[in-house]
Amino acid sequence: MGRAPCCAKVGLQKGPWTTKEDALLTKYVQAHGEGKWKSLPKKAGLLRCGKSCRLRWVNYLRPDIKRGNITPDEDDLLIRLHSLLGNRWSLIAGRLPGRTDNEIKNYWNTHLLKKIQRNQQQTCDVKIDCDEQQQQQSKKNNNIKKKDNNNNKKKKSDMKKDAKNDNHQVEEKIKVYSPKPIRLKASNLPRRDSDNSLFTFESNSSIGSQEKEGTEQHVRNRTTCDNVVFEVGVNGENEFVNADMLDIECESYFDTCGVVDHGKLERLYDEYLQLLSMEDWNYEFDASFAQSFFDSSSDINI
DNA sequence: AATTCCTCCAACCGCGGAGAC
DNA sequence: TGTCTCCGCGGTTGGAGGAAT
Repeated sequence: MGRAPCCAKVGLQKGPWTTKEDALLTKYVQAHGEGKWKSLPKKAGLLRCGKSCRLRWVNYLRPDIKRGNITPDEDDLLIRLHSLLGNRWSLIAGRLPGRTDNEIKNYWNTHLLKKIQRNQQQTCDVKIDCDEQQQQQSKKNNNIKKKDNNNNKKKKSDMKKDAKNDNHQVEEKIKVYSPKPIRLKASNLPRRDSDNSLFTFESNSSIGSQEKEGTEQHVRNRTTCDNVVFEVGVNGENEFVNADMLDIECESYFDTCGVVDHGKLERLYDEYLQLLSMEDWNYEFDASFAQSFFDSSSDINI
């Protein structure tokens, strides 16, 4: 049996909100607070479904919303967070004060994605140029070969090797992660070790334990292959694109056998700490940033 | 000036998780 | 334990407005 719609659509208003509707919603929420969206429209005198009201409030009417003018710093942070979290817009928006997930999502899709694609295209163009140069070189070599086989000592395999190296240099220079959207599951995620405040990964049968000393935060892994932990960045067909503006690269947390790669998880955590320690940080994040990230995620229990 | 094309973003839709019963 | 409802999330759509022809 299919799920019933969230609200009876008959007779309900759709499309853009009028100023009158905005005023009614704002007045009601200010008086009664957020929540109870299902019953809100009726009580507020609105001919809208609860979902629509919630969306309007959360994305537009909320007083703390900062609209437009995304600063270069926010831009940079957004890219970095996206490189770590993928399309988890609400989580990303939670780290950008005053920004909504919808705005972040739109901004990403309309601006940053294009930026990345442009850079990716540039990378391709450079590669194509390289290929063309190689082809020309190859032709040249062939001609020389034809002229004087004895004098042409360079083997084809060597030429291929050279070409590969040339391409590799270009690819290494521009490398940005473009993750697939994923969801995290609560049952799969790390929980705080109450005894020593280290993060632990629950497991049925431990396959190992690692402690990273000498840093402010410690990560201890006790994870098994049957207790998958993190899926951030899982991307079997990783397309590495664009920009020197990113120095963080998110990778699959599974090895080729599908087993969790603890080293990569630790690197992810380190990257978070790295984000925290950025000198030109404009936001009021404290050292518990990573912690708060987990806390704020409804998907994650610590 | 008129038309077409393109961009942006507010709003909608469907899905999954959590909690109540 | 299973079902239902509510809430929140991410993907997608459609229309307004600007740019290009």
